Amino acid sequence: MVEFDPDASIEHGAPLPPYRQLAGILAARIGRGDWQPNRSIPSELRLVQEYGVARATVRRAVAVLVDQGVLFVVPQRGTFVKP
Amino acid sequence: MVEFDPDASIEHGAPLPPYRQLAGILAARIGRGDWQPNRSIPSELRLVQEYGVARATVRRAVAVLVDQGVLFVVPQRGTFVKP
DNA sequence: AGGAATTTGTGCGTATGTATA
DNA sequence: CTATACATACGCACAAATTCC
Repeated sequence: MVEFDPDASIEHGAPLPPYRQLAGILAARIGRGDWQPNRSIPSELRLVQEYGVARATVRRAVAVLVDQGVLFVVPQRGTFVKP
Repeated sequence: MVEFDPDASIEHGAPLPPYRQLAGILAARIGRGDWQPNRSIPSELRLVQEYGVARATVRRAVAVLVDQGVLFVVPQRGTFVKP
């Protein structure tokens, strides 16, 4: 397990690819309480703007957290923090 | 011309590279009628999953068939079987 | 009622870096 | 050195459903 700084930014060229960095950062922010259970995290577009990555990268990071049971997605509504 | 089994899977390390195997398999499936003229074949991502190869490999195989006049691509819409 | 905005789903186009035969 | 393959990333466009005004 790698510790992530919830305030970190994405570093291109780092050993860990951006999508994994973002997944770690988002997980850290959830752990810190930035977004409460059953509440939505920012939209993909917002995360694209905030972290300066492509939408595909955001979606990949989200997919990782969905796979880990941290988030769940509701089409056309948003991505939420699992209770 | 080499005959291909439409139900074959990709074999790494075979004399023919994966992208050529896939091109042959897809051509065989088209010939068998899996996909009708003017209908789209599965997306690149689906083929990636189905055949266990990289997207670049799928794109190469498709490029071969486009070059042969078997398929045509409509940007942002899909890849279709030529009438 | 209705149309614009929002948000996720899905396609292809393209480029870069790494690894291997 | 070249061809092949894979992983990753960014961009752009359109669809479908929901939400907002």
